[in-house]
Amino acid sequence: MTRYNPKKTEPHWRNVWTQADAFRTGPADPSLPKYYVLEMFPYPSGRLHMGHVRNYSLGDVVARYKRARGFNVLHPMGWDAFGLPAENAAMERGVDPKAWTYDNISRMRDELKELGLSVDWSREFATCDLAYYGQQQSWFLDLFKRGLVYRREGVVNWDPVDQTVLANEQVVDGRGWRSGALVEKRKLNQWFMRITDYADDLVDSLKTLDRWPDKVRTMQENWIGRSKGLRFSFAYAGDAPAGLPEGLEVYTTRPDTLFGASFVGIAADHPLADHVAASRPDVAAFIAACRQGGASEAEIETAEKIGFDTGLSVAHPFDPAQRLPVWIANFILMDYGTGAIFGCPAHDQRDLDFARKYGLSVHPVVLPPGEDPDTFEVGTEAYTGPGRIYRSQFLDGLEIEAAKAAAIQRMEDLGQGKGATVFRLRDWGVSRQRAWGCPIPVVHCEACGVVPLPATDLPLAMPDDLDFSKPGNALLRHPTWRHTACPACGSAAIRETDTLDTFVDSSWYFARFANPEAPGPIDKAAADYWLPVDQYIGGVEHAVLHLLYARFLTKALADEDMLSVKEPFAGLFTQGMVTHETYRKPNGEWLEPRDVEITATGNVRQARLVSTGEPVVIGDVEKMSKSKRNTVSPGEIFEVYGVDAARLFVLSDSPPERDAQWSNSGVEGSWRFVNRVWAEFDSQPPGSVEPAAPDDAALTIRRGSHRLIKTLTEAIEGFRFNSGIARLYEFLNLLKDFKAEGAGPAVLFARQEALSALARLIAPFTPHLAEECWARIGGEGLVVFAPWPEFDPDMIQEAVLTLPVQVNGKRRGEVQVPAGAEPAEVEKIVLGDPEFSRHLGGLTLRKVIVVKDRIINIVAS
RNA sequence: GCCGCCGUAGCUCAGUGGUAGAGCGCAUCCUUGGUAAGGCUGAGGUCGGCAGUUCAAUCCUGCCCGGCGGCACCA
Repeated sequence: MTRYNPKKTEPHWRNVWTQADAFRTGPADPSLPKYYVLEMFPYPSGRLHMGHVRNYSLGDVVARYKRARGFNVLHPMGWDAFGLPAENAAMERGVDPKAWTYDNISRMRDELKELGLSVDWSREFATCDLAYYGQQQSWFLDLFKRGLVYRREGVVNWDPVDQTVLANEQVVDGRGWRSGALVEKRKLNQWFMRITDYADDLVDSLKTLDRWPDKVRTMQENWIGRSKGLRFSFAYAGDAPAGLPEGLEVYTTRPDTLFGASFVGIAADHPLADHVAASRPDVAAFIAACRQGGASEAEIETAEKIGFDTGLSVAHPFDPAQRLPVWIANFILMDYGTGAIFGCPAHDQRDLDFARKYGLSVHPVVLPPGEDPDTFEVGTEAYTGPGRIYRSQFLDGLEIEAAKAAAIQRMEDLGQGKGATVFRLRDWGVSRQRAWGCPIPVVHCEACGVVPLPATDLPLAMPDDLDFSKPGNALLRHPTWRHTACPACGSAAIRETDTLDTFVDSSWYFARFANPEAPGPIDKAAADYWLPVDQYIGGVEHAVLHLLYARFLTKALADEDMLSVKEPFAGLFTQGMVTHETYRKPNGEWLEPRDVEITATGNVRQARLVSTGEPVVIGDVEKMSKSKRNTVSPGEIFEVYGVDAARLFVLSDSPPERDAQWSNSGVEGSWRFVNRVWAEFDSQPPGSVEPAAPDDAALTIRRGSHRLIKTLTEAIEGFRFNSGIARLYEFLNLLKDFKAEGAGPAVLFARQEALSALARLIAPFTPHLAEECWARIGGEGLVVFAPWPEFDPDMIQEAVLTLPVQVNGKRRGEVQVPAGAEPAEVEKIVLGDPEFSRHLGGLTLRKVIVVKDRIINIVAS
């Protein structure tokens, strides 16, 4: 009996895999079924955390499993290496961001390799490699030439802490997604990508992503926010204000309620509001008051609706004699629709609140089912449900949807409006005022304007001698880099100093992995074979960031004929976070798990400080974070329990999509499992085992192992790894009851079969242990090259089943019947059983229900 | 407010229209040359609540309660 020693076996097998070049991706051979497994690539912070361990272990299970199933597997790794932390390190510690980043990459690569991932490291690259971002500059200019990239002045989100612009997606509750600083609005010239051109496609093709979580699809749909409605103009009653368009254009999704309009509202930022304010100090004061309101969600939500009558009025488009007053209102957003609405208080809560406050009239025009048109009234709640239109001339009697269509049609006939689709999605602002990012390859020339660099000038590298001693954009401060000659006219010109949002870098890396050596951005033939990614795995926090940008760019590059696929990720899995209990001293100071000792008596757990014995308060379970100090370092765990035990634990604790709670006792359980598995292999007599006719014990083992193959395979296919591992535990309990010591040939033979399957079944989860076990029982070659075990359906079924017998739904006994026995036959057996009549007592038999191979229920009264 | 997910043993979670399961923890005992360990045995569950459908509901349906996540003055 030898003890399992992961410190020795794990490095050994990793070395064997490297020597055998076991994970090199096969050539793009269309005759072979391919499988592309990808985990969201890491930011090289320099340190592996448990979240990484979980993410990459999940992907590795899939990759190893698919490889065993005969797929040509692509499982690459790279680095999302541009971004602010490097600049912050440069500023705080005076290091070079490039050196700092590559240093971190080298450290993290070692840690990732220690995880024993089946990654093809020959394809590795970092987004800060000139060979990568130079290619990015190349397609960026292609999109620029096609108009998908443009520059304009716009109001942007400015993060005062990170001193850069943020995309809308990167502002959460009015704060920067990284810094948490309150975002300010600034007017700047910025680069944008025309993601709105693809808005319809991005919504419509969500339904083709049937292997994505509904949750993520819903989030994207909400974010894009498509609504269908009518855009039309009100004619002013009297002359249009000088210098403004003839009519006042509004947007609505409820054209069916047009006859219920009682006012027109415009945003405080609307040009008409500005126009009126120019001659009306009271209006100007009101607009200023609106702008003072806070920008956060909470403030907006609780803000009272306020408005100001401009004194202007417009004519109702379907009933020009009717006049509607024009109000400025604080709840109308300038950047959605046209910044102007018509108010229909009876059927919109916001309009109703507003109308009640300012004494505007309320005209119901949708009659709820069962209501009397003469008595129906709207009080304090707007009616937004179904019904028939009334008091609306040509719309009378129509259902809502039909009325919408009719109103749009009439408006189009009048030439005053048009059916329109409006999106909440805005174009993607990709300018960042940072130096450690992909330089935008254009120059600004006094004479020629914005001039893209010619292909011969690419890649455009950033300078190596940047000064990060001060905040702000180091590229802007560089003494010489900006100054260049205009590629068009040759006169002095200035380089663009904005760099690209790092989300641009991560929007196409999966395509580059198809051939990272390609002379152009993407090797189309290779990408055609490998894409889409069959299984993408990462955190749900990117539901509307990375995952939306990558979908957009895939479509844009496909239209550029650089890709054939329209969607990058056929299957998406969003894994949960790794959490841990928190611990604090009575004075509130956070404590690290390693400093705390937990004891349990009965069901009561107590904690105390290891060093002093002081009592410790056990707090909530939360995401591992430095601030709460509830992190556990993967390296230390590997050191104590080995990599396999750590992998096994993060995979076994909970379903992959949910949070997993790390605990010391949990990983100890995994460690014991590793040892128990080894003990079963180690106790099996070495050398070949003679075939022997099975006895009952051998049959039990065989049935168990064939069932295990079936259920574990289904669990992996269904991404229920924790459930699969639970089956492994159960099987080991079974195997333990049929020890090799002193066993007869039949049991030994059945064990040998079981162990051969088991070594291959554990390989995706605990690959090092699997190799050691495989070698121990004389498996051929390496387990990484071994095919996935198959089960024999005939072995799954038991010959004789014990079925429960219920009387009136309550379990009263059991009966033995042959498997597959017909209900009539079972009924005869049960009724013939003397025990049955005893249970029946004096009751009269009414009915016997037999569910084949499951249960018998006797109904009696 | 709207949408979604979740609620099963002390904890973390499987599971199924038909006999309630695993790991950890807990308790008893054994081992003390596998020893900063190993093993045996066991206790512990109105399957969140209430109603309905059914021969039978933890599972299906409805309502309610609790937790988590997303969206939210988007016209």
